[in-house]
Amino acid sequence: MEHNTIRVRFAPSPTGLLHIGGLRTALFCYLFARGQGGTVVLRIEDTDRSRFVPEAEADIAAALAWIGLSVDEGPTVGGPFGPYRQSERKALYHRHVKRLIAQGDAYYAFDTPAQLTELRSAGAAYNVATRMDMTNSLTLPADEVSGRIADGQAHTVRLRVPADRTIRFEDMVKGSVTVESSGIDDQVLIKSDGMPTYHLANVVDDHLMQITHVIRGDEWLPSVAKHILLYEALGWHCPAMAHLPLILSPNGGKLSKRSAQRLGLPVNVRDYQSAGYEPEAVVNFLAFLGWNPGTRQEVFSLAELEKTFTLERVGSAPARFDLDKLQWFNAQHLRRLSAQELWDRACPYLVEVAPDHGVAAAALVQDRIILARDLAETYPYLFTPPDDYDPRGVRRRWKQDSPALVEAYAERLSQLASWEESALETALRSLAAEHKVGAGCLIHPARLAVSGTTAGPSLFALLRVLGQTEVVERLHRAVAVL
RNA sequence: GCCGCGUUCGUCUAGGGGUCUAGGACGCCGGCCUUUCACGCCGGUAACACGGGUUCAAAUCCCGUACGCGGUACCA
Repeated sequence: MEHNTIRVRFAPSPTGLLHIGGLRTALFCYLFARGQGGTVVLRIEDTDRSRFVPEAEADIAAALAWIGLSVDEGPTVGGPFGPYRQSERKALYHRHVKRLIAQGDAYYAFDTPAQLTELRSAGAAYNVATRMDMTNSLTLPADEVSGRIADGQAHTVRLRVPADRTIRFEDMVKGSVTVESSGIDDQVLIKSDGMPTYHLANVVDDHLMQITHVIRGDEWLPSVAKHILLYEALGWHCPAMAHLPLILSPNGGKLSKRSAQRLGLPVNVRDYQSAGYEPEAVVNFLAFLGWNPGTRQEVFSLAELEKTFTLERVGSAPARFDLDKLQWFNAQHLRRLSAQELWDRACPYLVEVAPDHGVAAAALVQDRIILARDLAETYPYLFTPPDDYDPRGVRRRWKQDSPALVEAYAERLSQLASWEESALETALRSLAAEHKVGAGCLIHPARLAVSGTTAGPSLFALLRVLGQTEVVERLHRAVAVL
């Protein structure tokens, strides 16, 4: 693929399994980049040792692969701007921070957690108003600062945030945003364990990796001002920004693991996978949460989305999660599959070995199911004879004359030379006429006998798919049992 | 608390001064099709948060209020 200069990154934190909201961010990054012929970078933001989960990175990769998002550069594929894990880029951050300190835009701070707590409980913040009262390289003599560092005393590096700056920027989805620097604390840039904070690592990496568009969740919008201050101090250009509206739980609150569980919703991408949703449906559903093409089309493949997606059409209000809609999308995408593909996807849910009429069975119920697993779970009789017969159905449909009629039909069918739907129907209707009863007196008991239920696909299509031997056997058995 | 962002049917949304008696989709309800149940088709239900401006004209622009979400960490 021909790549132009557009470079976008998806930068998750490996603190747990990839969340559905994180996947949506990844999707929008991907769609924007692919639509522009740009490059997709995966960067692992593992600067928080305390929350680091070793399996998380593999889960992220698996989730992206599952829904079909390819990555051009990243920790496993490599690329010219690596390494792609922030924990492996420590030296880079320190190099740039040294410059900031030398320029007077950042300073060492030696305050203890207790001091900081005291500061906050006094209702104050670490900023212009208070920094000269704290223990830092702004207030300590130079030789004491170097002494403390040489002694290995715990310290952080903080950004010296200017007192009265109005920071204005244009967000591609939110529009114009204004923030006063007076409301921003002197941000920690390097933590006492030597790791960079998100803000520093993010700015340094986005610049070094030549990221042109920062596309991420709305929760970062207030941080942009801090980042702009950093870009300015470092003398770098700020990439274009696009902050995506958050996905809310169906009742409007935050879509947290707990709230989702309470509502019976999957949260992690792998939960969607194991619940049986198709990747195409998840993609389509996620794309329509906060974005729409402005046309009547609703069902999109990933490739179609790549062509159609624009950031301009991303809305700015948070969107609630709607499971009904996901299910509808799932049903729609199932119908776009060939019968063979549908059968392949349903196979994992079948306990029995794949029968040779599997594809025909899939075609039979393709437009009736919501999940591929429904093929196995709501139509088990397509593959195994019914264990029992719906009692309500028996009461309603299995009449006095049913055994004789069904037996006669079985007899007729065993004699049949052609196993075409029309032949099956003709046989039934003529038999009914001979017995001077309506066709329904035979159709309903026959369905019950063959499937154990009163609902399902057209009887004759069902019989055709099941095959002569099986059908005759099931009819006989029902007559014997009922 | 302070700061930022947001607010059109229950939900996702179209619309960005007159074409809006506000359109589509999901859901829900009804009908048709089908001697079953779905699908499909047809129809129905239901919204511009509130209050002030600006304007000949406001869902659309401005201000305020309410509500929601986010941020305010040596988490990202």
